[in-house]
Amino acid sequence: MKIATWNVNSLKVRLPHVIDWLNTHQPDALCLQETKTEDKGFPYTELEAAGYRAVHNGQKTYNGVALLTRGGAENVQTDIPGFADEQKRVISGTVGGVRLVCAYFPNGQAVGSDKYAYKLAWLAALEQWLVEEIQRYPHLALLGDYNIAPDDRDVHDPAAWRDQILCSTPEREAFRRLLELGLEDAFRLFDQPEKTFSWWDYRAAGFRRNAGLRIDHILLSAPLAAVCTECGVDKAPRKLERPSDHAPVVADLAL
DNA sequence: ATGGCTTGAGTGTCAAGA
Repeated sequence: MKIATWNVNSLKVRLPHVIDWLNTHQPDALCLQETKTEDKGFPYTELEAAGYRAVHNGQKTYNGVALLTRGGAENVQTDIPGFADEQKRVISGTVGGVRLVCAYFPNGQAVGSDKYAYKLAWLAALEQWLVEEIQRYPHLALLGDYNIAPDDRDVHDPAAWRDQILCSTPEREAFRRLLELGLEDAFRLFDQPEKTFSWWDYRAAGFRRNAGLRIDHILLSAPLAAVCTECGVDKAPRKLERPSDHAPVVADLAL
């Protein structure tokens, strides 16, 4: 079973890249973030023509998450239950006995800002919800744009980013607490090339200089981590014309 | 040089991203 996550930064703009990527890699599930569209503008038909059923939790202009699967997802749920939020950041569903949680974590803008406070509150709500969700679904994967670089290894210039947004200690502690729920960072189950990132700034030739961060992740519950055979970042779509600023992260499970 | 690009909104220029 192949699962993947990709922040597409507008599905409308990136649809050709997404369809090409699905055709090439044939994942069992692809989680999308920043679709930036309401459900009524969502390209269900085009994706079905490519062999994928989609469920979407969308809104105008910002955010929006979707779960693409071959045969459709079961028990689909949107948002974090009990957490009042206008922003559409979470969609979950079950595929082949695996509970997939697709999440677009808040960016936080700047440490100490109102958006940062929202990010930390959102992270606390996610953690609280996942405690129960992992009990309910022992085979659980949390995929998405976490907007957290968990370690200095995940940062092109750790000194410049120290205590900055995406790298601050409270954010990294929140990531650590997700691991303490029994989840494992699929990427770190394997030897990886140095300076592997999943996002590069559009500005200042970020991709060319590999000035990036690893902020897109796949966390696996213990039974899934035990059968994970491979995980990595696919940089190829970042090299295309008019790319998303994020690259897909892919994991293979022997299921 | 707290900029640089890209997107959506909407038609001038700004918010937001990370």
